Amino acid sequence: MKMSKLFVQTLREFPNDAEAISHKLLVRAGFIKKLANGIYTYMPLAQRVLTKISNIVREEMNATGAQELLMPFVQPAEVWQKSGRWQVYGKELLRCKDRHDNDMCLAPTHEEVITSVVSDVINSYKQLPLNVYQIQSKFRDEIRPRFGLLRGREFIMKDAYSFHTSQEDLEREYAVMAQAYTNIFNRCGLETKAVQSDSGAIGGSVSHEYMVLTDTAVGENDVFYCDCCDYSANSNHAISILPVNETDGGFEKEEIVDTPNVKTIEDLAKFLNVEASCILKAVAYIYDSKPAIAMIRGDKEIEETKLMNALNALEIRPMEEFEVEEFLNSTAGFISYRNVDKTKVKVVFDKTVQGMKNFVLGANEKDKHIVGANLEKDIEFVDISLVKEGEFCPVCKKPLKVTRGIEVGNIFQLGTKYSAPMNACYTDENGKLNPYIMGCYGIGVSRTMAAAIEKYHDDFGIVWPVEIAPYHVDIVPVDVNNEEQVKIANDLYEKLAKLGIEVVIDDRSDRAGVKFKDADLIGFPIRITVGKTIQEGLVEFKTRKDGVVEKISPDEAIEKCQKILLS
RNA sequence: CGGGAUGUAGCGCAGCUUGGUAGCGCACCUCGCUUGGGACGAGGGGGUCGCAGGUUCGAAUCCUGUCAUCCCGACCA
Repeated sequence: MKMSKLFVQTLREFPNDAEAISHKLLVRAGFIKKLANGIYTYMPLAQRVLTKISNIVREEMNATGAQELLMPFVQPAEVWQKSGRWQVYGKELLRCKDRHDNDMCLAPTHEEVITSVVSDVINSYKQLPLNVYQIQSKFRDEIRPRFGLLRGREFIMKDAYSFHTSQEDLEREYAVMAQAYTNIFNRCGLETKAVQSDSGAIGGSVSHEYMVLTDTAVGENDVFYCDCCDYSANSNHAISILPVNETDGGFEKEEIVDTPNVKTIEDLAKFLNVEASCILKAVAYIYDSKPAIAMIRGDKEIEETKLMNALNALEIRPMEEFEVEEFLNSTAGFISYRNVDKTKVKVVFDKTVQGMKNFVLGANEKDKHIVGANLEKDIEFVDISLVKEGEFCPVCKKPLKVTRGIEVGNIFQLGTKYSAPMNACYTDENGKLNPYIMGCYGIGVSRTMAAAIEKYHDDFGIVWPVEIAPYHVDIVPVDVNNEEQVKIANDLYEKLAKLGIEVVIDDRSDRAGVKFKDADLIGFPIRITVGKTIQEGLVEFKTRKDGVVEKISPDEAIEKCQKILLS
């Protein structure tokens, strides 16, 4: 490819509206162009990267026996009503109507369609198991798209769906997919960690997320992990062993005390001279338009995804102050679970509350708390607390660490979550109908591209891993008016191209500096400069990754390219 | 959903306070010169100033509304 013909525009400055480095570099190096918030055109350079990632995905998926297909992007409401998700999927599902006024939507995921298709085709246990996948655009109308391709509204995803006759067979396939995912990301040059996670809107029981761990902090997930064993989990799913804290307030009898203007746990602990862990904290929420109170030990915080699951809710938010008065007849800062009508207000107790004695509790009245309170019998405890760094690994009891992660893939064991409501069944050996046992497996292809940049860049631009670089080699003739330089450069270009190496020749009449800056910005793994030293029969060979420069003959340069690109 | 900021040429910005011919840098086109880390000179093309109302003889500028974008927050009592 001639640089002068490449459909790309690099910018001298970073765009003003980008925050994440991958977003800044993708725009500045001319890989993407924004059309609307969270919606981008993939320019030819980006498309080449996406194609390479997709091909790696295809090879590894095909190697497991999975088959590629392609499903509709615009879907009728009907299938979503069948699974029940038309009602429960929030505003992320972009809905619209066709000319006949039928409800339609843009696909955010494809469980419904694939379940429907498979149930038409697969009737017998003899045809199972089955794993099918596609690589395609998805649309999710995110509440806050940001970070360029890391959280766009339209994005490219590989989604696979497997169908089984037993949980054991699903687990076997799950392990196969886990290995395939590790292979895929390794081949993309990305080290990932498979962490336990909540299964979110997709549903199901067991799930893992593949995280690229990064220090650049645009990862939107907190990952807790243990150095001593392989335990790791998303914060929405992590559990821990707490350090031994005092949970006995030491008060001899239960009584109401004045706590004027003491609203926070910290102030209250100081005021009453007790540990925060001896205070029973009440946090009021609205879930699906109904009130709830989450009770948790004073030194711990609520993990809202866990709470959402405990409430079996679709969405939750903390109560406004006026709602505390309205629903709980109480005052923010002094809420007690004891005074609410439990037929109207759902009360959830966190596991950390278990074992608390003689604790401090809101008195449901402004400026008053109860001290020396104790729990009633028959209380059910659920884990709704957020793990903190330094708490201990649930497996090996060593301190947990936390880091940020970019989720590039996930795998779920769905079970019959979709097949049962959609009545998607096969006939077993005994002639009996059973719903398929399902799994699903996603990879964010466009996000993987962005994650690679987050991981591999420097002050000058992108540093692509060879496997997913848009091109391998950039040949720069320094002076395009110098016949010898141009001849050698063209010759190199032809020879490299003939060897199947993906090569760009920067034939633009710009000064060398311009070409070097663009080469670094775009991130070609190898740059071959043909300049003055050609009089001595030498070209300059430079690798983007380590910046090492060598002066070698054109033939040696060709050999070196082969060596680097094949290894 | 709440708060803050910003919308002026493909990109980055000035002009707005104090209303009066819409500017600068980069990019683009022509010519010259230059060619190892984003040169230089001369000339040139490109903008309904986000959109809609209003005030005014006159609005990028003042007022109202609206839309969009970015950032922060979304109550842990």
